[in-house]
Amino acid sequence: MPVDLRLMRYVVTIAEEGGFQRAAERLRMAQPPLSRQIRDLERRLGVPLFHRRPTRLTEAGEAFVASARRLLADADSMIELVRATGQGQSGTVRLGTVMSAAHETAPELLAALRAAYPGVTVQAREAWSGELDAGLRAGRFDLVLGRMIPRRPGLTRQTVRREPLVAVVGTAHPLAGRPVAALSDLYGSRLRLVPGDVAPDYRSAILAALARTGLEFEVDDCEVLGWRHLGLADGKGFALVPSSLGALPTADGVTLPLADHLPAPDLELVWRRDALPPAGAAFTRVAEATARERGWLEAAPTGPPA
Amino acid sequence: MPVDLRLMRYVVTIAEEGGFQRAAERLRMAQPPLSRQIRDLERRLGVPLFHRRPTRLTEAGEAFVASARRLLADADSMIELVRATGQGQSGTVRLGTVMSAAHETAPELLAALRAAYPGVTVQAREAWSGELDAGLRAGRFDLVLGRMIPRRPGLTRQTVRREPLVAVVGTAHPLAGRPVAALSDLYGSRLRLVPGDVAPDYRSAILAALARTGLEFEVDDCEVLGWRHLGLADGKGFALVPSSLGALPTADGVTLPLADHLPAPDLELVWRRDALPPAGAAFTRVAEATARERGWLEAAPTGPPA
DNA sequence: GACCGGCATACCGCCAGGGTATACCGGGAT
DNA sequence: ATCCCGGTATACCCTGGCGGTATGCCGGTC
Repeated sequence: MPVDLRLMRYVVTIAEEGGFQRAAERLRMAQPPLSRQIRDLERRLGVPLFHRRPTRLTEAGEAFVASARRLLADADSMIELVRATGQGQSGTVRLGTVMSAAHETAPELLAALRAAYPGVTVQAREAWSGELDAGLRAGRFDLVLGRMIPRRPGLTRQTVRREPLVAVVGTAHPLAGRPVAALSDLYGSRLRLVPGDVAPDYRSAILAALARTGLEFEVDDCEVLGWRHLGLADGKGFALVPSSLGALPTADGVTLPLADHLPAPDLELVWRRDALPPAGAAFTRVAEATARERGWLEAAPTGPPA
Repeated sequence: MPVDLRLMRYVVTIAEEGGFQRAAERLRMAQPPLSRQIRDLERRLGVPLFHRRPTRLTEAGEAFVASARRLLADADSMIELVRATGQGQSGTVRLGTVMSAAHETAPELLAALRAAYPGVTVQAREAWSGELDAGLRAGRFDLVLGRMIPRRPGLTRQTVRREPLVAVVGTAHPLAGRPVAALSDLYGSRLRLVPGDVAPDYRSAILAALARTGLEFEVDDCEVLGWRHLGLADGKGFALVPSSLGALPTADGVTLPLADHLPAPDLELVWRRDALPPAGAAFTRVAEATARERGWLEAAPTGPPA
């Protein structure tokens, strides 16, 4: 039963060379062992593969060679595929992305990955922080791009982007025309913030940063159907978002760079150290290179362009 | 490079059993060599296939197993196909058939072959004797069904059907209504016969048989666009054909069994002893069985049904 | 019939692959 | 923490299969 690939190579080579001697030369071996292998193979199959003198394939031999050629080619391409998969040049990454990165940062990373590793496919899903964390632990995500993902044992993280917060106000807001604002200018407006059950750590980080400025704001929870739906139409509230998100044009909001250099929580890639597929490792490498190229790791100035 | 089927079986089994120990049991071997084989394989590939403790496939391992399953299945079905081909249960026969057998005998043989060896395909071609002989020598036919094929060294033959000659006359012939005729009744009619350059041995065999009866007939060559086109419409000629062919209904001819038991040349299967594909051998076995079942080998009586 | 090209047979040596014994590692229970 | 235990890795040995060399055998050719 065990007809291994070596024997298939033998038969195919004999067929191609039209004789045992020339085949043996091409196979870098002597002719007698080759003859013996074929004889034993024919015995095991119960079927002659070659006519001898002159050496010609039997009909069964033709069938053998045809199948063997396919098998050998398949075996070769298989080890190529396995190698590529193992080195992250092929395969799949399931990526979870926080909303504030889904519009600018994640697409740039994916484009860079596509350029460097065309064989890798990414299944990206947008989710709020709690689901990112849970999905990571449950194995639904290989890799997560988020802010303030809880630190747990077994999780590895890599900072991808460090950026300041900017303010967003409705077009009806008194400050809507300004090129830049200080936090103190916003005093009296209500701060619209993501609810605590969605991203508790993120929320408390923002509040802590504000507390350090010495200013106190009243806070409204906003519906979190994406960062752009902040309920600012009444002109009385404002939101604080990472600058890359604030840079996106919006229908009902105006972005105000902050004179106070208030850092947003770092955008990080997080993964389970013991469950990162090779393509995921490739992703982290690409992310690191991209972050460096774009200067995402030095906090950018908040002010308006000079 | 040499990743043989044995290693593939190992990896697949470990994946299926979920561990090295159980896999080793199913493979009827000890666990340590299995571990070593996998380790060496992983080294050669440069890629780990399993996470250990607990034993789980890596992404590369998944790719390996998927490909390996296909390859193993293909290898199995391949040896089945080769065996079947070698034993004549599969494959192709190129059959050359003389016209006088193409209408009744050959179809029956093909039906029997189809029943016994459904995997065999037959490429049947109708041809006159000279082309049958030449095609056999040139390797265009594996097997030939004909009459009076020249005996040559290296050719093997097997009689398939032995039958009497019957007369065919035009509907306008004086004997057209008779249930049976003697050769002496036909005296004065012209014998229409296949030309000598088409089937010389067949022609001379007929003439010799007639000579033995003591009667002499005048002979016309007929156009040999098949046996039914004998040019009998004028009511003056007659032809002699094997009874199985005479039994076919025809528009312009009437069959007359002969009271004289005149044997037609035997219908034989002929092949080159050194170039009979396995499926051809199967054909000869089927032909022998069929001939025996139908009683084709005892010369049938010539007279009308009692 | 003598020669020659090419496959088969006989016999030998080596190493890959499998066996046994045992160490190691991680997880769970006490 | 410690011990135990299931499960894998390591170390070492041994055998059988595979390839090597020498030579026989067969068929085709002159």
